[in-house]
Amino acid sequence: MLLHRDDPAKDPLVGNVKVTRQDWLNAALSVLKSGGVEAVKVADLAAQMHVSRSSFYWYFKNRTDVLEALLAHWQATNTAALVAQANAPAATITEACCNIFRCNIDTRLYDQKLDFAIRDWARRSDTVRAILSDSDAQRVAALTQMFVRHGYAERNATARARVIYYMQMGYEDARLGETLEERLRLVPDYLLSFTGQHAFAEEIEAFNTYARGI
Amino acid sequence: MLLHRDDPAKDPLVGNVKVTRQDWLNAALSVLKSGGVEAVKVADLAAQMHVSRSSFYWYFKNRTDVLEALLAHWQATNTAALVAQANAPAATITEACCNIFRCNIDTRLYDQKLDFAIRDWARRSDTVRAILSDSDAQRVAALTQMFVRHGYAERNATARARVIYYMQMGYEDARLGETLEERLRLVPDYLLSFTGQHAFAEEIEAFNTYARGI
DNA sequence: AAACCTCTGGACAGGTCTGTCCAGTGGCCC
DNA sequence: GGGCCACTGGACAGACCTGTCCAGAGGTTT
Repeated sequence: MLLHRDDPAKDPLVGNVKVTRQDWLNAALSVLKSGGVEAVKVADLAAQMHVSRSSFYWYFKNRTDVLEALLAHWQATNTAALVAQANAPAATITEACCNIFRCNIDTRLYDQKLDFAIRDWARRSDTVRAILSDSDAQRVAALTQMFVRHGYAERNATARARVIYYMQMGYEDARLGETLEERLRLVPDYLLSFTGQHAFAEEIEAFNTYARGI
Repeated sequence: MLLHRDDPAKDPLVGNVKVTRQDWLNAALSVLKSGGVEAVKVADLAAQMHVSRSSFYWYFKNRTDVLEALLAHWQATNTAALVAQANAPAATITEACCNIFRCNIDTRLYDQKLDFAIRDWARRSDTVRAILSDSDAQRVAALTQMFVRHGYAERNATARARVIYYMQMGYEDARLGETLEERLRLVPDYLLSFTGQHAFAEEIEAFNTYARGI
């Protein structure tokens, strides 16, 4: 966690200022991702940044306030990213699925850890659950359309969209701790299951190259 | 939550006894399933049973003690149940998968809610995570063998075992709120994706009958 | 009926976290 | 250079939870 005051690229802070609102947001986001909502504690964030809790209450109304900001941040980024990958041009359905897989291995494209933190939060909050269900529906709809574009019947496309989406979800949740190569080895088999088609060797190769290049 | 003292089928309690150790376990289990580990609070359980917290500390060393008992209960039941379904006799791979599906719709067979609660707990405890990973591995191994028995190559069987296992996991986690009929409608498509084979109409019919009979 | 044994109630101390209050602190502006 | 303004430190009250202590409340045993 690089604070504003420690970042030479940023404007120096003036007056008695030690941390910015953005510093609090970054710290809270980081804790949310690593330890879940319950772990986002004003006292802990303050200690981590070596600043008193008063500073927090200057920038935010209360703890709920910062959590809402994090939720808004998630809403504005992750679903859009996944939908973009689903809509990316692809010659075959297997290539299209590889575009989706990119989200699962490339943190620049899609913040998987944040997604899990939100999902975790949704288990204890009905309002968050409602927002998440909404996002899930949008994502599955985009995936369904992806299969439809490649000639799958509507009902079958729905089933396949769910299989690919929910499988990746459960898979990440299990934290298998595989190496990248172990994971890549099974990609052709996953593709066969998800699409019912064998992928072209070039598609697999292209995906492997992309994956190894991160 | 039926307490021992309120259950006419059970022996009446003697002396100054109001609740049993089992009552505390049941109450804790129920809260664990509905609200997660963090929600298992001695004070709340006591209030719910209209008894003081001292009773709890008579039966248990401390809060950790009861949580360990719940974890042991889960270990002794759920994995065995899923493995049994994976090993159940089946003429075809699609029928075998239907046997697995039974776990997801029949609470008598397999306590899905408890499984999720444990999974949730594992996100905040490394020791629980280790135990869960171990169980997951056993389950996926049983599913892999199920595919191998029906003629799938080892590597492909592994991929398919993971797809069916993790997909069901993510699916339940999303809490779609579908009706049983909506869910059953997609079963043939899920089976096709999971196995690469079309299921026989009789198999689907048999599964539907079972599902509607719960 | 007295001693005993199992379990319970209520009081207490201690830890953790939240949110509020207010006196400062240090740069900026008139 | 005096007032202003944005932000911070430290103290405080209060909510909530855990675990301990001990006097008792009922039955059971002798």
